[in-house]
Amino acid sequence: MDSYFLSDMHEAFFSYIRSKSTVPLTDEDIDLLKSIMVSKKLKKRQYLLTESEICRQGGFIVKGAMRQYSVDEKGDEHVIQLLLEHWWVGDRESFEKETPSPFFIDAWEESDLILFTKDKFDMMLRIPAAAEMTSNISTSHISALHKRVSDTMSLTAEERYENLMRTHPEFFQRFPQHLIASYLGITKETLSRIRHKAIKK
Amino acid sequence: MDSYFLSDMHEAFFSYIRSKSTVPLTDEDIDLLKSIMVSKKLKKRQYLLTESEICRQGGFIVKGAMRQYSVDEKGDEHVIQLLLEHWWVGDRESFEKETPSPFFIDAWEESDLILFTKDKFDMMLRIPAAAEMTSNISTSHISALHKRVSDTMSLTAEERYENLMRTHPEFFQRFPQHLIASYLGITKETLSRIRHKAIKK
DNA sequence: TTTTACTGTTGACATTGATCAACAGAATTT
DNA sequence: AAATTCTGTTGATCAATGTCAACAGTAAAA
Repeated sequence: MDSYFLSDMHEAFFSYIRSKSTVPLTDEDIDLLKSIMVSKKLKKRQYLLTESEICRQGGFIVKGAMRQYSVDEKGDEHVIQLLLEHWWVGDRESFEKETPSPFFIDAWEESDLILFTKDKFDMMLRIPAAAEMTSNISTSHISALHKRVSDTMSLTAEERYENLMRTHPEFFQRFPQHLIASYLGITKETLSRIRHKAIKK
Repeated sequence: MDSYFLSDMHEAFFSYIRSKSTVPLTDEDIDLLKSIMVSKKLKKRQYLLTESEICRQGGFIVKGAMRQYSVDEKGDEHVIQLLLEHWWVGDRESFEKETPSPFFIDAWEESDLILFTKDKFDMMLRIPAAAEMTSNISTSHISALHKRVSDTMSLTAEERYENLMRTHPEFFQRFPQHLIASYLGITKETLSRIRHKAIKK
């Protein structure tokens, strides 16, 4: 399917909330959500956020593939996150504190998003199911980051590659190797060699 | 000061909450807090949490120094976090989801803590100032972890050392070098050599 | 259609940081 | 006081990964 109808996008988001909380969504909740949800389509390479900008919009990816990266003083890009459908996208610190972000976020494939400004997001948090979802997401996010920190420090490039193949094989279908290499913290040449070795096995 | 009186510990925690939120603490809030706060002193090397255990207590460090680490299959320890006074300690995922933790957490110096069980913590969250504090802490924690991931991947050991010297010089007073090395994701020998070079400069 | 950008591969070589081993002073335990 | 553990240092060597360069196929743009 190439693109979503608005109603499908809404429905996708509602089921996501339901899947991430134990509290049901009431009809009033759904009405409130419908009134504050804004959908947006990003073309390939279109930016959701650029460095030094304040992240005014945070959102949910209904469909598509995106990346979040930073650029260091030497001009090298470092991929912080690769994002697919049903992930949240945005720089949370910049969004909440309204401070300039150090990140770029752009669409790698054409993407359908549901976006919230901070005001709208805060309105959403009054819905118990959404509040529970948000807290659960923070918890998982923090523990995923802890795991990533400890993996990056204690595993070899090859072990990290094998981890990623196990946990996110879909990345290899959706993103080119040089982005995945950067996400893994290695060069594209090293990733190419690791894959070569892995195929032989 | 070697140890805190209960009232000092309470006061330290109240000022912390005030510093992390815009909503004031009412007298009723303070009464509620006093009724649910439990203080505990840990001796050096005493564990707050061990691997495969569920983290039943999360807490605030009033005074002391602690570390959180994991042990891999080879038996090597990997320091995930070094913690000093006014930090939160605990494995958030294990605490919230009541699942076994992969981490050990112990006191490196004798430490005074204020601890909450999950029930008590949820009661505390009904206080608006505490809820705001918690959300702010999550946000900062996530962005600090993002930064650590990207630093670990893109900086050399020496640059990471210099970063740490800039951001947490106190670690070098409170923890031995082999723990700091592990926290930086390098061996103690490499850290020793980096410091040697740095002194010459 | 031609040209240019993007993606992935391979080789040669350089560098970073790990590993292993020995050692020494300080702190802690017996 | 003696023994043991903890902490930090240094040297020699090695393995993992980065860097630089060349190349090729494919996709995208002109």
